[in-house]
Amino acid sequence: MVKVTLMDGSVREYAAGTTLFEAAKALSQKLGREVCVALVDGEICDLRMPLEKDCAVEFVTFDQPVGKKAFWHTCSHVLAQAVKRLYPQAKLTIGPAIESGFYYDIDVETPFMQEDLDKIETEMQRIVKDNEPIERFTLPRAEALALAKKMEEPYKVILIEELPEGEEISFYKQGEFTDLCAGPHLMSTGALKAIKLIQITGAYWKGDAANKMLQRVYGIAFPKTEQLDDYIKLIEEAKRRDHRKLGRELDLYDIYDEGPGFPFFFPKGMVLRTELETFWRAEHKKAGYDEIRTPLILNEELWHRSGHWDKYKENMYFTKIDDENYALKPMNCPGGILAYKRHIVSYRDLPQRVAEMGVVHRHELSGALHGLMRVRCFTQDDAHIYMVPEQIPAEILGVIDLIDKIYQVFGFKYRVELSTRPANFIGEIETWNLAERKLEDALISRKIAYTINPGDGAFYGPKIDFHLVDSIGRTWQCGTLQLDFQMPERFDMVYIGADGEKHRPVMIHRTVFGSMERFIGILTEHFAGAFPTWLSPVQVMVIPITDKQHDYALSLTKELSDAGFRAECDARSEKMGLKIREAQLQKIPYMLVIGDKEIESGCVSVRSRSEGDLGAMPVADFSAKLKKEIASKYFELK
RNA sequence: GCUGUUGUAGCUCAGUAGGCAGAGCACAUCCUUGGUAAGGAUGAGGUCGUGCGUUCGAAUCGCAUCAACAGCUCCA
Repeated sequence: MVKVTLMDGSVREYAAGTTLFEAAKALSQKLGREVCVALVDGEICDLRMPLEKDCAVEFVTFDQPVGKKAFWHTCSHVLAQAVKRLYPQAKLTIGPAIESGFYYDIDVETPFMQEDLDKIETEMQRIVKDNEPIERFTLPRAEALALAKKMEEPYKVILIEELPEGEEISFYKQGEFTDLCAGPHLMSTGALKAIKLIQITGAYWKGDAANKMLQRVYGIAFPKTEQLDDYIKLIEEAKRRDHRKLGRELDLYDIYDEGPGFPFFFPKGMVLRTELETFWRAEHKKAGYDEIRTPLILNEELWHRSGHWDKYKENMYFTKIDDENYALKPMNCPGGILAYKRHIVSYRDLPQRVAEMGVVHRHELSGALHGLMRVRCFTQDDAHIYMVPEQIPAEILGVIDLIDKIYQVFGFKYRVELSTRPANFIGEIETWNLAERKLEDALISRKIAYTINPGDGAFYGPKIDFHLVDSIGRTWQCGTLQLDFQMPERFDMVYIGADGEKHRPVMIHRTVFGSMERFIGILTEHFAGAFPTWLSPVQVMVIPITDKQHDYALSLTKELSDAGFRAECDARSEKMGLKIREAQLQKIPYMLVIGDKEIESGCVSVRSRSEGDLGAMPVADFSAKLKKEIASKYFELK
């Protein structure tokens, strides 16, 4: 007998060899939901695994991330099976479950069209209907290779060859279809009730642009059709939040054919930018930063010295002035370093925290451009911190804390990645290891959950990246913190120590917003255009009911503007209903309706975006309310 | 940059057996002065992304090019 401890702490006994599925079945009434896979002593297992020794078991349903993965991974196999039935010549590569849904990369002669997708989907539904049981079996490496060769799946052969020697290799089989796979999977294909193939795109084999481009079919699936309908609704809702759409509708910003990747900001968009900058300056002043500004164009020779010529030339724009070669800066650091070197610096002056709203130009690949999120000219809220080595830990923590504090003002959740030494690094490996350790120590001491992104550091140093999430779940790197021992070396930066000798400082490159453009894009989607009052381009719309109240409304608007609020008056000869509708669509926080009643009483009828109709109140009370609201979101941090 | 899709009025989109370019919103003028999400009438606005080609004739077919969208790659 085997003793099994369940999640609720209860212990049950089963005959050795009983499968997890049989155990789950016995418990199914208690669980009340269909089980996808199980966690046995923390390891994800198929339900077909037999119980062999005492263990702790947690049955996982589709509602849990692990359950979703197993469910969707089974979908990948069904997709592959359907493709092989319809296109026997197709060669399979890999097909994992992803954040939401699944895909399979397939090598086919002619790219799939929408009609192919429909056909594949129909075939998948047939496989689901047949409710094929899924079997797992393992083979020694040599036999696994022979099987893959027999199946004429060259990519699978490569995948098996890359697996470590000596281990048994697992396969999963459903009906006539067998695939190399580590699992876990569902017991059978029947549970995949609602499947939808979303789209078809190209993707490189092994993610390398030098390799062959494969066809990637994306799909999503749920145990119930209602869940699929909800998912589709969610995606449509998210598209309504797209910052490119809202940027036009709210008259904030746009990008035209005449300047791909070079955004225009209109007056209302500039209000956002300016407010963000004002906030940013206030926070940086408190955190002990000074601010500088360095040139957009600098001599090409500087970029040779910095290493950008060697490592970053492809992304740079060049120009010629009086027969001399110049470059538009893709980064702010070399300019900042020149500013550092204008004095002999004493250790007493360190750390120096020097911020710069730096406008940079980068020649991004045309296919990478994406609204404000990925552009070719952007303003980094950059800063460089120069310090003596002993100051590294405290300065890293200072930056992490500042970023956290600022993100919290907007209510952002974020993900943290530690990006390590890339292939094209400069400097010594030991220095890199030291820098990576310093960054990791800081994350650990702040108990911040992070993932490691190997090889993704800047060419001059490892970095901590802060990722924010857009409306459809894509994440964008915004804040970054890079620890750099290389640039100080290259630029022969020094400070004079207590011993009177020259020493090498260390530097941190960092941003909080990342870029004003990307941050504004994220912000637009995060708030769906309904920015908090302190950021709203128009905070108050004054709406006179008829032309008779225009003069009064205009003077009230001026009064509010003079008090420092962004107030506008809709003095068109339109019906009030229309003015309210439009103010609502523009997501303006407050509407003040002015009719004869209001003029007589000296009150305003207030309609709030978030609180609805607030009724009549004296103008002074409204001003006080607005002032308090703006202050609570922003100035409380001072 | 790669794969696929798309490009018609400021915006959202109709418009093929190739035969005189359409709608709604927005805009202008006039009427309407209305109490919490669209009052009415009239009008103006486009060489159909660009170029070349096929054709008696091209928004429509072909080629090239530019841009956008989705994904890959890359990145703040």
